Amino acid sequence: MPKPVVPEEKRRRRRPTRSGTVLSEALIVETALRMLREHGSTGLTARRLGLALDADPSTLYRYFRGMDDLTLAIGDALIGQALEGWAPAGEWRRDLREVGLRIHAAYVAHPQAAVLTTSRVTGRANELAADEAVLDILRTAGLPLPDTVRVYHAFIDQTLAFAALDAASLALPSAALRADENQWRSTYAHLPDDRYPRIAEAAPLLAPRMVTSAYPTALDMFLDSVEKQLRADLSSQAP
Amino acid sequence: MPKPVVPEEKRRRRRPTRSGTVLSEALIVETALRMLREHGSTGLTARRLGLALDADPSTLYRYFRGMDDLTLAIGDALIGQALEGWAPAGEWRRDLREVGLRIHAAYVAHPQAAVLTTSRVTGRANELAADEAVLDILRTAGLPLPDTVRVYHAFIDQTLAFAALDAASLALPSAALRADENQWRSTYAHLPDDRYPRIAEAAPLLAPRMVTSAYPTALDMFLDSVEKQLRADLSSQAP
DNA sequence: ACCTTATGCCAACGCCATTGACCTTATGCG
DNA sequence: CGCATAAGGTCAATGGCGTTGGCATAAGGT
Repeated sequence: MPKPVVPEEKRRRRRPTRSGTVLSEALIVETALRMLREHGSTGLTARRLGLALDADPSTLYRYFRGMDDLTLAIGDALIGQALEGWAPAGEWRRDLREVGLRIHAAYVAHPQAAVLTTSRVTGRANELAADEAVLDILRTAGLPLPDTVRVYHAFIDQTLAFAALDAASLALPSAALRADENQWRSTYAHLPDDRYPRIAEAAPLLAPRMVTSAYPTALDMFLDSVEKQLRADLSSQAP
Repeated sequence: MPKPVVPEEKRRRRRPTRSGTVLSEALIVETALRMLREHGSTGLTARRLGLALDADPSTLYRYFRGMDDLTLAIGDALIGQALEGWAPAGEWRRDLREVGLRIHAAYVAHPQAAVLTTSRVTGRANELAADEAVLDILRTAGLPLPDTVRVYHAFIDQTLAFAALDAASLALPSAALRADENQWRSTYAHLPDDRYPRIAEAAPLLAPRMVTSAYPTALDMFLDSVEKQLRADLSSQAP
């Protein structure tokens, strides 16, 4: 057993590093998030993180089993941040909409981190809490279990899928290459209109649109569908 | 200029490697796809690829500017595979559905490769052809340009987003850890029902569902919306 | 005031991508 | 038909990466 990795709540001795900073799981994750924002999604390395924390890189292995484990912790922190201070209002549609937008926003707010962690099932506390919340909203609204399961699946997948896509496009242009919309324009607008007539005619309209997210629209369409389903279920169940 | 990288169509001398194999961009991409399938999405390295091709790793830099450039080529190959042999039938709904399903299927068929390349704008030939095709379907159906642009955006994003998500979950369980559905069950089914009652009650139903894709359903919902839009546009335009 | 052991540090290993210099051979031209 | 040229394969080296085992030290229960 080369790597015990004491769980956070069991930690007793907080020996400061050579330079005086006292480490903790939360501090490491925070620092990692900052490094991701500053150096891009490939800029998080054990060595750099150690440098930023004034600690030896190997120290990280006292807190996480490896960089992958740290990645999962970062993902869970994003979900936690998304639902921080949120409580269900009791109206299923409003609640579900809020959860979706919050999760999407949290990922998009940390695009470089999101790229690493979206589409990872962390199985950690905050993720479980979010799943429990969504399921509870639907069940409390009166949706039967089988429908709840189906709707939950679609909701989570759609939210995460758009979050991942939007985050990726925000995180992509690694350095100065971005110029966001300009980057897109420079790729597509200068194409020969004889070979790509449709792209050529659409390019001017496409450029500004491609930098916005389609998620809110998709979410509202999704909620309409849930509402229809819910009405059908309730009327057949108690006519 | 340290790296000229002769474009594929300009290549004249095809000097075989030490062991006799003759390299080409296509051969390299094919081999890379095979390696990705066999070794997982992180298993594609210049060294291993060189080994598999019986060539020095540095040889790759005669064909691609770097591993990132190779990645883009792999992505474009996937799109090319998706639309290989496809031609529009002239019915917009059927055509659009086919394009969406084909792209989604191509990515999901190479999950490890898809993880690397989804949400990358390659700007290469096959990708441009796909964009042109989608735009042409919508314009030919009679959709005005602004609506076409909006619908195109949503269509591409939704397709890629689901493709990325589904591919990621397929590529995830790096080795034997997968056991697909069992993996999911083992994470969620053994939770305390007092803290997570909704997850606990849903787990048995959730497990089988989470391993399927929600994309086809979402696509058909999307097409319904396009149809409605199209009808509105056509009637207002020629009453 | 000890003793244990958690926790930080060090040095080393084996990967990785990338590069510049070198060599060799396929090809186009005379 | 043969030669010059440069395309393209190879070599060796660089600097970064994650990760590990051994070691030192100080925190905390007793």
